[in-house]
Amino acid sequence: MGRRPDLDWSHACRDCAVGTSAVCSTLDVTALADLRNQGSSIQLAAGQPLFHQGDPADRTFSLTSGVVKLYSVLPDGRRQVIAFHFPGEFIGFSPSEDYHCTAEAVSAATLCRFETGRFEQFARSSDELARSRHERVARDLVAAQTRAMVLGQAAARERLAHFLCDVHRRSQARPAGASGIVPLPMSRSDIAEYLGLAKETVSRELSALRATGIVRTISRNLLEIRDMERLRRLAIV
Amino acid sequence: MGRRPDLDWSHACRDCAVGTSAVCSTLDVTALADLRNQGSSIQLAAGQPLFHQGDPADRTFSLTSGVVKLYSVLPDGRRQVIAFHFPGEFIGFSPSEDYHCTAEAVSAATLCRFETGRFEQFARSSDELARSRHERVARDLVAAQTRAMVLGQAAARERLAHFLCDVHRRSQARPAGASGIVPLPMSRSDIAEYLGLAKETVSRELSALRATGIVRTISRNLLEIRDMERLRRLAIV
DNA sequence: CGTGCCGTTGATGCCTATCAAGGACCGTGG
DNA sequence: CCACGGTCCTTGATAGGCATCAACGGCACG
Repeated sequence: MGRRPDLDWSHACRDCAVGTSAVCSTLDVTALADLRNQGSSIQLAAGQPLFHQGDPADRTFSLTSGVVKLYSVLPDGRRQVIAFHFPGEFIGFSPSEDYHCTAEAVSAATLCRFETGRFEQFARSSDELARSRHERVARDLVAAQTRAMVLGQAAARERLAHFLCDVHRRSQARPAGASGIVPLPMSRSDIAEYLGLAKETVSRELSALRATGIVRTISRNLLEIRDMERLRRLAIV
Repeated sequence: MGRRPDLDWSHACRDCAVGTSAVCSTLDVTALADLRNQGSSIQLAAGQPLFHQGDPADRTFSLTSGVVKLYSVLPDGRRQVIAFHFPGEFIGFSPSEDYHCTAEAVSAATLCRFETGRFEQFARSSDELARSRHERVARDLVAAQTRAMVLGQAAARERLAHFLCDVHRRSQARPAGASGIVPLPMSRSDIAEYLGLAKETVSRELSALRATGIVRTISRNLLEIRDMERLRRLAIV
């Protein structure tokens, strides 16, 4: 899936793992070839940074595999994970000259890199790409606003339930299959900093979900949702 | 300011209060006339809704005066104010068919209304408008992500300090003058629901800020920042 | 001048952060 | 293969911040 047989066999996009769901999926074959030739591929090991808060925002990325986290750090060390990104998602929308947060690979990841200016230029010539990009920012915006709901109103258990449903949905998007298996490549601390909780609280609430039979812990980074019904009800949003 | 003398005197945009800062400010005169002829003006009284969660998202708006709040309500009644919007800002970015939240005037407001489809169509023909719009969504996205920081990491006093600085900056944007006067047309409950706090907590923290001489309360809806330095330090972000 | 909503202040309890210790897993090196 | 150290995760005890419940005060309205 995602394979584009009408592309030259040597073209990197031909076997793109997220071909059908990436920003560039709206482009026709020749446009894709053009765009892609301006980008290049990147591989990151777990823990490796993609860019830092304050760096000039001259690159944008399309994530093709792995998970990337965005976070900001306060002077006093408090840290907020802004977002986790999954394959097929776009990274690096920035209205200013600099990135306002740091991006770092949570698990080994591969990305398609574009020079921001060129991508911009390309967006001007391709209505499809411009529309696709706009749709993506707008979706990210809604997601960010949903997070305001979660962070502002939800209790610890509700936050965690919401998080699990969200990761399930977004990671399941491609592997398909309603298996209820959720990969959690990020650490408990990452989850805590994402949900505005202490890591101990995340651990405790996870244990509570396990105790009530809603989820099962397969390994440290793998979890099975056994009762999606009840989990969704907890998640509220 | 914002007046465009090269427009026909009868054109509504000629005296637009936010002419220089609105989305449409990038357009040249003829393009503006075209776009504007597709829109119409709206006046809302305080408390009046602009659209409801679930309504078809077939309208978008440019706020020219007053304050509008966006909020979502949970089945159990919990309410989260997603955002407050000030003059010059754009309302109604939606990646889906329906609005995902409700918009309501906080104070008497006037807006410029566009039919979404036409605006979309116009954005395709005008690179400037498309770029301007993209910049705005991206800015909204960053604002929403900053909110994650505030809601996830900040204590009650920090949240309130951040809120006051933000309102100061965004409302001051046009009236200009570094007067330190902040209009607060929204109720304490609105602020509480925006910051993820109880209204009593907002009241208490405001009193604390008053007690330390950082702010002065002019009236219920009007506040003066007496020590911006200390307030900013509290706000953290 | 009364009535009602909004805002303020006080008392209490709960939820979650924090501090602390023990346990599981992973990589490394013997 | 096993021993070992470090890191991550889990669980327990305690404290603190904020929500909640409750009552009062003030301003705007009719």
